[in-house]
Amino acid sequence: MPTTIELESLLRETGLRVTRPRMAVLGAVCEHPHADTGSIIDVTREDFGAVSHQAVYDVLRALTDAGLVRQIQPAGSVARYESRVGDNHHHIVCRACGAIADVDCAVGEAPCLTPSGNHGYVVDEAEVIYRGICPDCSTDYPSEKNDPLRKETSA
Amino acid sequence: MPTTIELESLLRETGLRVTRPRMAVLGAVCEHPHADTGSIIDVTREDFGAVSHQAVYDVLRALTDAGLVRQIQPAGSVARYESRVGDNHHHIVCRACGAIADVDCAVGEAPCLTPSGNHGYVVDEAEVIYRGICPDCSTDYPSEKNDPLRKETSA
DNA sequence: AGCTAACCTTGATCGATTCAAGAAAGCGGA
DNA sequence: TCCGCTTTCTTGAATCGATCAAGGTTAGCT
Repeated sequence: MPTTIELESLLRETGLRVTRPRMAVLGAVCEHPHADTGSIIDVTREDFGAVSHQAVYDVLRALTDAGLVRQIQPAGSVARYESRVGDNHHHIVCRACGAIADVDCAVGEAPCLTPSGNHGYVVDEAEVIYRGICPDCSTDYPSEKNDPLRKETSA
Repeated sequence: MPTTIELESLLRETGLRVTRPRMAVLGAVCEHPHADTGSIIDVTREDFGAVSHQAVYDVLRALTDAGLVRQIQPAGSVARYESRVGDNHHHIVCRACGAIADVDCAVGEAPCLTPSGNHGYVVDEAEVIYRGICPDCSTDYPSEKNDPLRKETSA
């Protein structure tokens, strides 16, 4: 969890004004990776007092535009935010409880995969979302499925 | 575009009743890959007359559950549907106009990638979404970015 | 200290989807 | 062919996540 000084520096260095809602939201995102907007609103209000929902939406947009925060949205989910940026990491989502964990990208920058046929597109990103069952939701899972020899290299 | 007989067979073989809305929606999805729900409602009504919005939502859910149709939802998009199922293919999305194209999966079944660290999850799917600019939105795009030697194998 | 543009507050609105109650119909069995 | 029943459809209401909008507040620059 970054200090107040660190949060202020992050904001100033990207040309953003230092305001109480911005400090609050950035802190909340740092402390709660992959949180959705409703959770960020709640946490922000618990930790820093009254903040309008519009401010949270605006701040998240500003932080994302500035590259301080990354927005993700796995299929079936609302928008979520994380402060881990710049390494093109992927995510793994639990089908049962919705838990999300980070997965390092083997390449470290986008795009990390090349489509087998790109239809003439200029590809600049390959987003990989792994899905499965997390340890907490799995009482007994077949280990054969984790056999690396049956699958290709990681994204 | 499948014939009426083929659509009926698809429904019967998966234990679904053959109803007019179901025939209509399945036909619409076959004819308009990656269409969103609103488009499917419009097309269904144009081609087959009055159908309630609730029926379309219910039919799409039933067809997806039955495996006849696949739901996708790239980040920033609403739910979309396609009839191409069973081959774990991926998608490429244009950042400018939102166009979506299919990308063959090099493996052909899920999961086609192994996460570099899986946090104890049992992974059963790796969804890959490529993003970039489609030919129609790109007036001149740098060919270097398509250099296959600088990127890893396709998903 | 003053000014200004950016930011925040408050409330309204919208689009996508789900919920809910009752009517309609597909299908199996007689 | 007819009947009954469960599934499906219709219609309208509700919810949720996010955006729009007008006006007040304030961070930062001069």
